[in-house]
Amino acid sequence: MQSPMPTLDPAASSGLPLYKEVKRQIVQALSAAEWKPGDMIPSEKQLCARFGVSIGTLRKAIDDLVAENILVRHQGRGTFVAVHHRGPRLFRFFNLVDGEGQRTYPQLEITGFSKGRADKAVAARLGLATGARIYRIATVRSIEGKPLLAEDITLSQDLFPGLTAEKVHQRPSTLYNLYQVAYGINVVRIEEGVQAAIADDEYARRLGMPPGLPVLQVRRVAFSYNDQPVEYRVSHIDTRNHEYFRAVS
Amino acid sequence: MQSPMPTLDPAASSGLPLYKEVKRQIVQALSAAEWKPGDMIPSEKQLCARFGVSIGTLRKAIDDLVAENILVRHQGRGTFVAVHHRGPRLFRFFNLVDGEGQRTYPQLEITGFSKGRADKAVAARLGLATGARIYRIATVRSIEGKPLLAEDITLSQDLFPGLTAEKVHQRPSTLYNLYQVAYGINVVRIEEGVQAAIADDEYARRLGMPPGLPVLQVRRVAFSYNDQPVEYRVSHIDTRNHEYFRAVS
DNA sequence: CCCAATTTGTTCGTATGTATA
DNA sequence: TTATACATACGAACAAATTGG
Repeated sequence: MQSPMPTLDPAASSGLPLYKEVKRQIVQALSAAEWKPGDMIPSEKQLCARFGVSIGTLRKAIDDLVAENILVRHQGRGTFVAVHHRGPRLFRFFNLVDGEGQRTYPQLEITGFSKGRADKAVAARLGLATGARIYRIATVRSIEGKPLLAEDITLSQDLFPGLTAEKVHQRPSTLYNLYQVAYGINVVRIEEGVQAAIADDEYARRLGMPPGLPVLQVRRVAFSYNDQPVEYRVSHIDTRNHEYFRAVS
Repeated sequence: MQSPMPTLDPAASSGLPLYKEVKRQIVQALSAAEWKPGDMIPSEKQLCARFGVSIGTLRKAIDDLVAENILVRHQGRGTFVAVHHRGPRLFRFFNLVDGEGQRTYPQLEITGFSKGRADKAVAARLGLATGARIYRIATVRSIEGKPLLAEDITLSQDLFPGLTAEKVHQRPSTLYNLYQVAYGINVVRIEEGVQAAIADDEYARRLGMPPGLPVLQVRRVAFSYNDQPVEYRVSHIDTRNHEYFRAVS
């Protein structure tokens, strides 16, 4: 159970400041699933011993990871790997707000699953070679039975080997949760571009709205640790009764 | 030039941790325009003396304010008040689809200025009473001569006394810069809701596009220090050649 | 061009307080 | 109550970047 790694060598290691090297090694441990989302990581004292650094240096590394929403600290309890997409956090990346500013939580329905190959645009977004094997998943999210959002998701078959329509349908929780528990892939960050579009016949059908109405078109890339892209998702959103929200500082 | 204030009293002041009390006082000094955006604030040593705290406590306070994008530190130079929304920063989240092109800032044209009273919705967004006196400013932003974005801005007359069409037209820099230099109001944070809409005749005209095409409709509230709302802005954006961008972690 | 002063960045720790189990 | 864990506050010593003489 104990790591044989004794201490870090500040000079030889990488030229990075010690605390950044500690950060790097913690993120590496997270990538290797040594600790999973929700787990408590070792105490500061133990980590100091493991990395051979002072408490101040370790705390600086942890501070950064907390600021990046990768770890969470609780006084008196310990430090934990951040859990994304649970409960109200489910829509941390998808803040739909109704007219009264209340946050709402759509239901997810899987409407399609197939295998294929990445075209040039998708490959670029996911960091794959053109023609790489991919999955395509189509979904519809609804609120109170009313379709609101149609998604077309692309995943690399290499990153998610053996994924099937059954697994997607029978997932116990969210898709991101499936990525985590079945493949150890944690989504910690996204980037999106937003445009306005007209609902064509297909999206109008999927969204249960008349064709020709305006919809939001969101292209999203989801990233895991170390900025690795893991999912590409194009969403079409009916914003007649909800709006997309964000805060920026 | 010297502040007569000697030290903080950790017990008597507020029950807050010392470093948060230091933060509060720094933000207060910023609100009072003791230091303006772009200014260098006193060195750590001087601030330690001013607040009567240790270097570690002061640095923790500064760390927080840097993380909140309120201050910026430069090794060897000093610590500075962050400058928001200057040049391309205003469009930090507005990417050109065809690549960089960051060199062509959107040009701002003022197309309307009037006085009026806040309706219920606007009053709520700006924290005003319904019927409070307000200004309305209409603008169009263009890139390379092509209109891209039409804005309708609402400001409180109380917050911006004596604002005139002349001052708005003859501003030396951006609108946010005008808020800062003429009224000491610094925009440090925004919240936005995004919806899709159809360009009606008015917006089609202002955007130089055929009516009936989809546009993004963005409702933005801009905040100063201490979460005070200072501006409400509704934008209509032609996204045929550009997309709205954001990153979330 | 180099040097010295200034300023922040990094690393090291100690002592004490607060929250939790 | 006790032990553990993180939070706060203190400060020393040296490194790195910048500026001005």
